[in-house]
Amino acid sequence: MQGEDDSVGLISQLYSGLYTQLPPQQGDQPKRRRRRKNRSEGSNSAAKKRKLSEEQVNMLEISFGCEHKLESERKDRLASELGLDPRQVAVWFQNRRARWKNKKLEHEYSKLRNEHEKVVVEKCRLETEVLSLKDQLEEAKKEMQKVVERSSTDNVSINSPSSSLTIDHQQNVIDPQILGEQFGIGGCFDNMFYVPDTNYVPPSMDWVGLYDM
DNA sequence: AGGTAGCATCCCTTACATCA
DNA sequence: ATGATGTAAGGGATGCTACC
Repeated sequence: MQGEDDSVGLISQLYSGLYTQLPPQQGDQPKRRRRRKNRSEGSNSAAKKRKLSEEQVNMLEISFGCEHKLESERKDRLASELGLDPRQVAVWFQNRRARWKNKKLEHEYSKLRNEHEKVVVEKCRLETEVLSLKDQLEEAKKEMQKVVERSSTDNVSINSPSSSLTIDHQQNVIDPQILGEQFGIGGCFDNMFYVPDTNYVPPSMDWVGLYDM
């Protein structure tokens, strides 16, 4: 790094000769040098990591809470107030930003997961409803078929007070309003109960078979 | 305009400290 | 003693700015 200050340069010197090469990566990507720990030099106190004191961390946290970015003046001021190297302050902010970003990602992930779970539950509910409606539809069709068969054998219109179905024998169509009352379905579905000669389902009703397994 | 040095930052990684 | 976790720090990549 070009911007290393003297102290970091000193620390780097402690690791001199300890670098290694990463395994070759795909493409023409330049190889990264990696430092490697040397046990004998690890005992060197100057090379050991020094944990920041609670007070230093508290001050840094307060500063981070005000502003995640760190301008030069603020960095120098914090460093002198806390008795740290400006480089240490910069590193602390960098690591703190990384931790903050991770927490944010975790939070967003958990929010999305909750929303997904809700959508899955709603999907199950709707699928159950569709199945139930399909059953009702099948029942209605069967009932209709029975009525049609009965009327064709009797060859009469059923216009009694108790059952006032009007059947057009030419087209096999029953008054939808009456059917709605008969089967508890609203009467606004014109031709919904049309009984075709074949089992043909028009393309516009493909959804009926959507959930067939 | 193009090259380059200096600097800051991001990202990934390593090494050390601490704790269960 | 040891593995997991947290964190300070190293190093490469990249973007920006000033200067030549």
